[in-house]
Amino acid sequence: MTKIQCTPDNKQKLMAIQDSMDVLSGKWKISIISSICYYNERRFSDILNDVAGISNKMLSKELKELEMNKIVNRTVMDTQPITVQYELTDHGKTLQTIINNLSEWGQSHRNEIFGK
Amino acid sequence: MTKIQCTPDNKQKLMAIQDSMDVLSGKWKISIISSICYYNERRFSDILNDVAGISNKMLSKELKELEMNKIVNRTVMDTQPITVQYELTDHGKTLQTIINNLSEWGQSHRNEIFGK
DNA sequence: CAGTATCCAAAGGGATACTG
DNA sequence: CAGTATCCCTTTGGATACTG
Repeated sequence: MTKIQCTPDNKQKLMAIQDSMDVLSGKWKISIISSICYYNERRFSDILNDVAGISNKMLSKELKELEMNKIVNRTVMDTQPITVQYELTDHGKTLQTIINNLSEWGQSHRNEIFGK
Repeated sequence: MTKIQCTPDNKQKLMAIQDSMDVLSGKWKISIISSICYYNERRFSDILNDVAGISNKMLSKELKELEMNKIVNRTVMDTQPITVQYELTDHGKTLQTIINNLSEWGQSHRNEIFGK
């Protein structure tokens, strides 16, 4: 069997991994990001519908954190009543690779656990 | 600006992403996986030292979950007193790509938030 | 519409002590 | 050494109601 490649600077990498997980590991974060990504821009109430089971309180809190981390942009639209658009920042869009990898791994994991 | 690539089957992908996150998003999971990966095989008390701040209760619980998900193998060594070796399964090793991506993204994220 | 505020039950998780 | 068991405080997050 091939020995897994583990370079000596893994401990520094570990910190970076934790930084990523701090941003992404919330219960709904990835779902919210994917919802916005899917529609390119998305309103609060629409995300509320996209993400099954989330409450407005949670969505509000998670969006705030994503905004602080510069993953999403929040834009108040001048409508009556007001609506709010969310979209991914350029930085947020760099998550695409990870999202795709997580998606692929999730499928192979499902096969591994439940048999193919 | 380039329009982000979002294929119509994103909703199915979303489920797979959630499957991944269910396995990986625990507070210490990635750190534990990385610790075992770094040393190729690792004993309970060593991981306890590697992962700063974790308690034996949490480590025990997280390792059990990782074992259930076939990410790690647990081997009781015939020593006195007994020791227990943990190592990544072949399936666990397929997480390498994601771990590397998370590490890279975490660094670029740090630059994004705190300036480079 | 897009949140905020409050209440409260359930889960998370640290500290400590104990066991084979 | 490798856990388990218990105590108990803290955090999480759903339900509901309210505001600009």
